[in-house]
Amino acid sequence: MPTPRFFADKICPVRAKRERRKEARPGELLAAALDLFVEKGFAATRAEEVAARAGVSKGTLFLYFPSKEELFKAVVVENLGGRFAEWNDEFEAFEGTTADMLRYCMRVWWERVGMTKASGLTKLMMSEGTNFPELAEFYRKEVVRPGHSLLRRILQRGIDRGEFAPVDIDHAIYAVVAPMVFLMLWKHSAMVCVDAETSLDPEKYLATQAETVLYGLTRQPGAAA
Amino acid sequence: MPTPRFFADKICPVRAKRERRKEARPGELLAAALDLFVEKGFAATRAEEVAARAGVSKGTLFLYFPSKEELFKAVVVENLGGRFAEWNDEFEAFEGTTADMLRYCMRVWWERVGMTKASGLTKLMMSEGTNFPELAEFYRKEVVRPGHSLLRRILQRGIDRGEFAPVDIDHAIYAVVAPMVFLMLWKHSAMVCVDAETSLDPEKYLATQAETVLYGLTRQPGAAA
Amino acid sequence: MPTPRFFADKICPVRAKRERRKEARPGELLAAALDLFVEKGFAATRAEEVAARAGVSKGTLFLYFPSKEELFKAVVVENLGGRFAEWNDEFEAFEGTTADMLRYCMRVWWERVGMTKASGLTKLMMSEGTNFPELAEFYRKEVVRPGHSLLRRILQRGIDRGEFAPVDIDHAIYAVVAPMVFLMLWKHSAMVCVDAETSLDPEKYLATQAETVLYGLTRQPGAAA
Amino acid sequence: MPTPRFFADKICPVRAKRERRKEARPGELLAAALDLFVEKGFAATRAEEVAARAGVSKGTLFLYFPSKEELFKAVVVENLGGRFAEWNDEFEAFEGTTADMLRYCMRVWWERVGMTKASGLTKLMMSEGTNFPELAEFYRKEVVRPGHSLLRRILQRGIDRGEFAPVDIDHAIYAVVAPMVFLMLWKHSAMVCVDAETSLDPEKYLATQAETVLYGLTRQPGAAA
DNA sequence: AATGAATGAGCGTTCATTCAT
DNA sequence: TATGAATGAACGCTCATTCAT
Repeated sequence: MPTPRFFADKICPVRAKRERRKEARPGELLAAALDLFVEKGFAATRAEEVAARAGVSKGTLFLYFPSKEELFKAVVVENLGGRFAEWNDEFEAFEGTTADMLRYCMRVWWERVGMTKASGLTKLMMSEGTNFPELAEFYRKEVVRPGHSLLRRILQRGIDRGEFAPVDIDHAIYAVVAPMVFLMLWKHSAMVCVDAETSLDPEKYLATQAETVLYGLTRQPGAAA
Repeated sequence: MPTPRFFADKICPVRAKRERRKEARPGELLAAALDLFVEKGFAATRAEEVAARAGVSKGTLFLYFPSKEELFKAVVVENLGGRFAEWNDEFEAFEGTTADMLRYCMRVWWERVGMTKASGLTKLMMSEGTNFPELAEFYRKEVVRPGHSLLRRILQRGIDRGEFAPVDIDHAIYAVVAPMVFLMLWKHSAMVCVDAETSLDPEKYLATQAETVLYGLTRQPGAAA
Repeated sequence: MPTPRFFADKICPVRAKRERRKEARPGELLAAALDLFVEKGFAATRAEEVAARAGVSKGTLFLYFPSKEELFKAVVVENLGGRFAEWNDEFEAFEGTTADMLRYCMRVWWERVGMTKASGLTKLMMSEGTNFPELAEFYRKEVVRPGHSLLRRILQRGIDRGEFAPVDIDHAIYAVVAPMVFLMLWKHSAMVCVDAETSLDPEKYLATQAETVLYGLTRQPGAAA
Repeated sequence: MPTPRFFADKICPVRAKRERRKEARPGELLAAALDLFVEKGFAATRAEEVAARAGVSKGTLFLYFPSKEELFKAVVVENLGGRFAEWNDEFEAFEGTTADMLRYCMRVWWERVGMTKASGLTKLMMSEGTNFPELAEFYRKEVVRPGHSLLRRILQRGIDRGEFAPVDIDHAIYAVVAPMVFLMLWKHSAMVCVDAETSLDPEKYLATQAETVLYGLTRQPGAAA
């Protein structure tokens, strides 16, 4: 029996192609922009090149994003800023020890951000942030502060439960963030070390750093004396 | 025995004065360029601004350096590449243990490079290297390879003397370089961590990393089992 | 005898509704275009904005008018050029003195054109005519020449009837037109005089100017001596 | 006897040409800009065309004026705004009757502004002022307000001396300004009247209007009843 | 008939580099 | 040697117009 799909198959592909295109455009542009921003940096990426890589003309890019800066912000939200809601939920739902939570946190960060192109955005902000203050502020608001906030809540949970010593939380945040930042920079710097890839096992490195941090967090500050 | 310098000092005082001034110009330009390159990056630094900071006109800059790229290369040679001769000599003259040599090496690197503006050049190359392949290659030739070469000779000395285990030298080089690179990136990235300065004691960090590396180098590979 | 309209009204109510809507579209577009052209000028008015104000999409605008220039021409015909037929008929039907005809002419011009948005079109042509020669020529053909022609016939009637002295008609036309043009410019120029509106009573001004012109027309040229 | 000029003639022309050029550039650019702004309006005048008419390249224009808007402002100051100081001085120095002062004022205005290209700037502001609010405000501050201010002082002098009736000065200002504005618009509008030039004698028109205004100013307001 | 996504020529502005002085 | 006026290629962004649906 002929299903409606049979008929639809005849007509829809045409429309479907168009409509899918329309809805896919922003995504394609964001993907192309992510690629190029990570590859060349913000200033050196030309709007026309982003459009070309997404398979559209220069004008089309500005149909979806009013300026290159807004395009960049959208890339940041798409790949980093917009995902904290989900990550915060994971935090709320986590039921294990806080040490495990921190290990899990650093591991999935690597899988979802660190090893992906998205990590290039952080390196980009470190390189060009001073040249584009508005982007820097946006990045701080959308990524840095939520990230610090999440870590702060994790650490606070550990302290509240008596799992961690009552350390200086701000300082501890840096201890956690530092290896992540280092990995992002390392990964995107094929300059100093020709085979940066092979010379460092990121997951092992991260695991080691996690244990180091946890060692410092769990040790009773008074007990050392 | 009269050196050629004695003779030159006598008959060309006028010329000497002139040449000193003439020779001072490039130095002022190089200093201004270093400042600005480190502050804003290569692409974002305008030639005119370099000239202005050096107190000369835009044309004068191009009188001494035929292009912005050549200016950058000169900055690299002045601050990094040109100093390996001296560092190599220090290596040859060093008489202590190789472990001390490595400790010394990392410490003075921090004093002479890491904590100075020159470290910004490395971060710059990591950020913009892909956009300026010729500069990247130059940097590799003038800085990366000599640096690796020096470390390689140090490590080889340790192995040859039986102080170090016969490790994979390339891998060991990265183990030494990594913390240095990390410090340079950290220092020049005011983005993720608002107070990068206060959250990490570079010298302590470096000393710790040195001991970690040395621990791996001195441990008998077979003895671990 | 049944007219075609009778037939059409009966069997095509659906079509009629459709056609009325279809026929209403250009009118809405013309109204929106008039508003915006008068407000911002020809070049500064964006096609998309006209469409948006008429409640249709950009594409629809170009369905009815093949270009922005043609749209403008249609606006000119709708508001100025297409009305001369009626005005000429009024002239033919007028039965009073030619002086009264001229007074009437200037008064109703103010009511029907001068005080309406349509007067902005004249100001627009004065401002942008040199940038759009084809529009300028069109405006001359559709508005200026018919207007001058009508005035010429009025003046000729006065002379033929012995009501006016046999003046130089071209010169007299300018005498009549000048105050009208002045009022249009004045009305649409909020720049020099902040309260252009309140500082001049257009109808009184026009009446005065009419009398001045008529005084010149009726006075026997020889009698002045 | 050979004068120094003989020698100078050999060397200076080269330098002179250069230096004269440098100093002449802004003037040449302002002249070209005035021409084109008056001819085509602000928006329709392309920066490159201004440069070309001044005999320089596009980049050179921006060496002297940081933006097209600033170029326009400079044109306004050069041709209108910057001359009020001199005009104010003439007012202070004038020793005749205030009626003569007003007549003189309108006459020299025509010679120095009205009949020159500068009058096109006023027409331009009337046409495009709403599209460029910052330019409009600048023009108001630099031209409209000083102009009104000067007229206000003239009228006040007449009233203070008992030459004029104590009229509403704001209203009187418009009565004086209106014919000037009209002439500027008329002059730059070759649209409605093909031969605007020949159809109106500006000086005679202005003189007539001056007398009309003066008639209103000198008539005792109470005496009319 | 109506849509609106897509195009691409065009403009304002920047900046490394040149060269006459 | 030193200057700085001049250049022109390049980029971000706009908008009238087209066309597949």
